[in-house]
Amino acid sequence: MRKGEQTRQEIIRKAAPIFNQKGYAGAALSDLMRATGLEKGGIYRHFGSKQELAGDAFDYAWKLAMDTRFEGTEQIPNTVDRLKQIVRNFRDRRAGVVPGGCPLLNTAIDCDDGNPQLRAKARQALGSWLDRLQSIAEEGLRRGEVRSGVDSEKLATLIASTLEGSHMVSRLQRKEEPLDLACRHLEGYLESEVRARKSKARADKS
Amino acid sequence: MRKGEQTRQEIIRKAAPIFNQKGYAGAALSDLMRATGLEKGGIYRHFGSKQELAGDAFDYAWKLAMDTRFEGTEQIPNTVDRLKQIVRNFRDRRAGVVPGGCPLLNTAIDCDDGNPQLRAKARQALGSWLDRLQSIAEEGLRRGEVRSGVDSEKLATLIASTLEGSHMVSRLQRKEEPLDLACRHLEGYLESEVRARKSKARADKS
DNA sequence: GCAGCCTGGGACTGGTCGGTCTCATCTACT
DNA sequence: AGTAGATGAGACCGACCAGTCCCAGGCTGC
Repeated sequence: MRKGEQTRQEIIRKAAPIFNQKGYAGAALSDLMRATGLEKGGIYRHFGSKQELAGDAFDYAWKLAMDTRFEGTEQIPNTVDRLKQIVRNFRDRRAGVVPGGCPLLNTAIDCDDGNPQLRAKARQALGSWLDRLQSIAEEGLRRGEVRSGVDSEKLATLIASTLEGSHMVSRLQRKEEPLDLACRHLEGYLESEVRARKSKARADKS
Repeated sequence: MRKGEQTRQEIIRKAAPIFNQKGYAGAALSDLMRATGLEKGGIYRHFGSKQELAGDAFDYAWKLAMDTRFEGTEQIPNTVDRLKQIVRNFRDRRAGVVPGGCPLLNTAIDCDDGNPQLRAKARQALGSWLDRLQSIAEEGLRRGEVRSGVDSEKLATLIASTLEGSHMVSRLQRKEEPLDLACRHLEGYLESEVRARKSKARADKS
């Protein structure tokens, strides 16, 4: 049972970029055969259907993306600084991640009409990302690092939306500026509208 | 030559939602045949290839989207108010537009890897949108309605990116909040960071 | 080190793909 | 009204699609 599982993982690893770049319909079994170096039977030995493989490939790609986006942020003490680093990670740490851009964005658009299974996975992936951002914001609220009155759920949604949108624009234009611009915008927003005002807080108690 | 052109337009009209919802690879000729009520030969009489039809369908869908997004904004005198209305239009006026979400977003993601012709069209569509937003901002700068120092190109990119990203999130979650949230965020940004400060300007000359 | 299961090859299936071609019919101009 | 060109139907094409199956050979637990 060891060799089989090993091959299975290898297929997922090789298939993920294909699905991420070409989409579900666009990724043909022949593409996956070429990428994995296996014949059709070798692939279908480990997966019940193309759907199942696509699902596993998405999970793999998304896990990689999430790990990269949160890499090195856990130990940042201040929660607002942590959010800023997550935003910067989105922009800067794209090496090593599955090629083809954000798997969430790709899968969401690809499956929005039709393919409900894969769509559910994308939805759940977005949920997990938002939850993680939101819980950081909530920690900040509890600790007084985030201004009271900030809605953590809305903040998470705004960050994710802005990053994904500018990511699309950057990829279409094949230049970094739009994504960089969105990052700076979010950083500015986090500083001016989210971070608790220390000096002001004392002055305000009048 | 009249009847033919009429049929051609009808094919484009019926094909646009199919391509917008299913993507290029996902939209089969058989889908287009069902939607148009024509046989294969009837379709290929008017288009040299599926590519050509997809291109024309995208142009049609994008024109419709642009018209809707700028509808009723031309006559708004103040340029910042005009930009705010464009943002609101993106959120509110989605009836009558080609089903399946933003054609630019769909096509950009669908064609990002492979299909360079369609990708070029998406790129050009984004350009036309950004140009239109940018020229409004520039008009605002000339008229002193937009704060000097605002970069009109960056502003246009930020607006488009934020709207597209939140649009994706809204569609994936099937709820209006993310898009509405992004709109409010942009409106707030336009008011606080873009609109020229009238009263402050006088105070500042000290 | 052997037996038996796990693994992967590759031929094969029925169906669908995008695209072509011919021909009957319909349209529109004279 | 006649006719020539425009139009659309639908059979047909080879390629390719996702998926199945069986068998040979390699791996693993005994």
